[in-house]
Amino acid sequence: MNRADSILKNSSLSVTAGRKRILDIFLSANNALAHQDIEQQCSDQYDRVTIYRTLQTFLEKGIIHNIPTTDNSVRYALCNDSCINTGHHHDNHVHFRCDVCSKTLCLDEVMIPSVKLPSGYSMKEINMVVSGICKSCKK
Amino acid sequence: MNRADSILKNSSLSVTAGRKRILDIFLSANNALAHQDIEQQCSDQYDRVTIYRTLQTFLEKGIIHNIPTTDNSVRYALCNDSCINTGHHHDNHVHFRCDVCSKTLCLDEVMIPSVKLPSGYSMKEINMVVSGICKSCKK
DNA sequence: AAGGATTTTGCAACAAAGTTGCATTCTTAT
DNA sequence: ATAAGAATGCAACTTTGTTGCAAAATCCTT
Repeated sequence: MNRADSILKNSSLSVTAGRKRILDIFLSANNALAHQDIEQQCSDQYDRVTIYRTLQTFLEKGIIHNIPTTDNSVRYALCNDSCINTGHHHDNHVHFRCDVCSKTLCLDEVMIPSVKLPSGYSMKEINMVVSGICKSCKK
Repeated sequence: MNRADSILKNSSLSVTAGRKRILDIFLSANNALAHQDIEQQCSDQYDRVTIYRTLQTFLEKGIIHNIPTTDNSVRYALCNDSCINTGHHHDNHVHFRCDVCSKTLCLDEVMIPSVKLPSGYSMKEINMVVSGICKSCKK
């Protein structure tokens, strides 16, 4: 059983060709993907609507997490194993968006520092996105 | 000369009725606004396209800044005076998104903590969005 | 392994969001 | 006051996202 299959099984999702394909696209990507990126890679095989629904399902199951953007094209990235297995999210890593190649990456090793909110506010999630120039583009 | 007029003048923009109206909407809002929020308040007077272009112009001039979201509806908020006057941005405050009322606010008094990137990465901007329950909804 | 219940998918139709070019109107500087 | 330049509105279009429903695939039980 391959990687995609076991992820789906672990999340108690039906194993379908479309879901496996989309998971494989994530598994072989080295950066976060927007809906459009996925569509470009498999819209010949799978319907646009299926991709929307699949991403939604993956989000709900915690297989992927989303990364906010200012350009109206939310990115998605695979959660790492511990994240998937524990069931509830701890996406406490920083995301990086490169101004040159426009790729968005998870900096898994960089934790989001804690922050103190004014009194009266309660915190549920933190998201941190840094932009600049990535390793590959800097060279 | 009112507030909106002077902001436009300071940014060397033509003073038009539409721009003043949109600025006034921001000035009287206590939270960040999405394109749609603005459209709802003035689409009877101004064309949708004008709103798009005006927001774009304000962004470029640094009158407003945008706040990333995961729901494909970028929010905009007025920059504070120091930010506008210096010309280049230091939006170094944290943003808060309330899960109850869905409003997005600038926490001007909460600075984004610094973070150390892996070697090879250079940083230009940081964005931090915290979600949870806001002061008003907590009561 | 087969069959029926359930889930997923594709299609179609639609709604919403965003873009572009161009003619008209408004601002501004002289 | 006027001419140059900038902003706006309109129309047409593209892209993005949503919904309902019928057909197909998956899964569970036997």
